[in-house]
Amino acid sequence: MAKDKTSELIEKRKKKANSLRDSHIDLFPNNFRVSHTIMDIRDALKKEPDRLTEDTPVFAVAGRIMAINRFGKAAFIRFTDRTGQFQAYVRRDRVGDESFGFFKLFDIGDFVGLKGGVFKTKTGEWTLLANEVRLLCKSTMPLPEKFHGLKDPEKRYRKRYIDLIMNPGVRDIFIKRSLIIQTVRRFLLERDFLEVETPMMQPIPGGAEAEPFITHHNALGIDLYLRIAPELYLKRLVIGGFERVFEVNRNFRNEGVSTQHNPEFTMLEFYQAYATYEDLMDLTEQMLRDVASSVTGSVIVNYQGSTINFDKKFKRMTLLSALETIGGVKPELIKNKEKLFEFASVKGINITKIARPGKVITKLFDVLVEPHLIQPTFITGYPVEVSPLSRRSDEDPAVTERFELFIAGKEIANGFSELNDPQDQKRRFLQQAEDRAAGDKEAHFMDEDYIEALEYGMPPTAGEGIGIDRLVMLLTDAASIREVIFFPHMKPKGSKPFSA
RNA sequence: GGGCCGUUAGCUCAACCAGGCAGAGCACCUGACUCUUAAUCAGUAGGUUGAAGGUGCGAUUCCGUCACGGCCCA
Repeated sequence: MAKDKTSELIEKRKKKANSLRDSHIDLFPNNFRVSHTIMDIRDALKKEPDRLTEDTPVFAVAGRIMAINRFGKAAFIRFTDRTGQFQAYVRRDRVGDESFGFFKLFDIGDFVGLKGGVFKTKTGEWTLLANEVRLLCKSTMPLPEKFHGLKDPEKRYRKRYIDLIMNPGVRDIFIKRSLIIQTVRRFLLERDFLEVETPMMQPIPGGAEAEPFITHHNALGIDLYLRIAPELYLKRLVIGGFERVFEVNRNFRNEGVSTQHNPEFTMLEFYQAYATYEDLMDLTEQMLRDVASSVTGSVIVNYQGSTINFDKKFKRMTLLSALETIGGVKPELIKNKEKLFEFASVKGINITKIARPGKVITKLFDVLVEPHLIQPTFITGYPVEVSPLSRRSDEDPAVTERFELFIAGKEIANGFSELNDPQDQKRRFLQQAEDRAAGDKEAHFMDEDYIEALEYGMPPTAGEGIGIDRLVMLLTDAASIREVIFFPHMKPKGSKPFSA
């Protein structure tokens, strides 16, 4: 909405701020010492309510005013700090005439410092009886309505701070997000994994099939890519002797946005030497069980109307058997390339010239099976063509020792025994390079330096990536990834986008 | 990229189908009020209806275009 004049509401709030300033009230002081949080007061009320009176002990507490009920010479205010919400009673005969006069100019949204004891109101609510009320920060922008809050999704995402002020549920989601990452970190640290950081800017973007963002380094005079995955660097660390490493950090993929995709997203990747993909499936089960119970208090989680059970042993099945039993695709069809491609076309899959059977089979799986995998399910037996970094199966060299984990119809994790044969790795990269030359923008780049690293020898290793945003969605019952990312990317609105 | 829906006061929403002075609640402002909690009572004020066009005597309403967003599909 283009508007050149400030609304009357804002003007009035600014006037109040000016009139306080004219009375020599500091609008932005920083000398109020907080002695207690709201939670501290509540704890004290729980533990020793008999010892608390309206005179002693005195709590010095601060927060943002969320509601004011004024009664002429007294007022109730509701205020919040990081630990919760509490009520204070401000009486003129208690705080003094001058202070009460200034208090009349306080608005919803202002920060206040309060000092006083506690008492119980007629309706039985514990309330802080203020001896002192001080302005800690004047707010000139009006907050949304207290009852309905802020609902407009566009404004919620663009101005997340208002969303956080008004909608406590949003705050809870992000607290849970933090707890999930902490729990994952603790889980891995307990198992002797080392947390590391590897380049976000890479000369060759590797480790995934995705289109990268490109940037330029002036001093080095080279283009760099924002990483699409940390994989090849983490494996270089395994080669260097760090047998167990993990990284929780951002990946960037230059793709569309949707309820399931944000151009930057958070991925956990971890690598364990002398382990197999089967070991990692076991580890993943334990990790998710641990995270689910730490964060939600239960191993049974409700997600968008489904009940997800993290307690039972996760199902395991191969890609082909899932296609047959869940997708209803007959094994004969998969063996016949022509019929397979025809069938895939009918199912709406875009068969390009470069399509390889393994790719088509995987796409068919995405369409026919993935949405039906509600309970945690490991799918194994991925074709070698779609798994250029995975070790081949000893039984069948056409498939790899790889799994993906699906929960609630979403891909949550992808792990495999790592390919550590440099010659085979080189052949796989060459095949990818062919696909890239044929127009597949998502095919892997050749990375000679990585091949050389493998030639020094990487111990047998298994590695895995877990999409943290999707895991957070699952555990917070969020339908859109935008609900679990503080500042999801959107097109700029109003002013013209910045350009250098 | 395609389909459907949305954009009206600071916020949440009406009015649009079937064109005729753009309304309400909360918030704000004035007054009353020292136990409220979506406080109450009385009064006042607040609008370039996302943008620029078209049709009409008249457009928030009908038409096409654009911008941004939501959901679904690719």
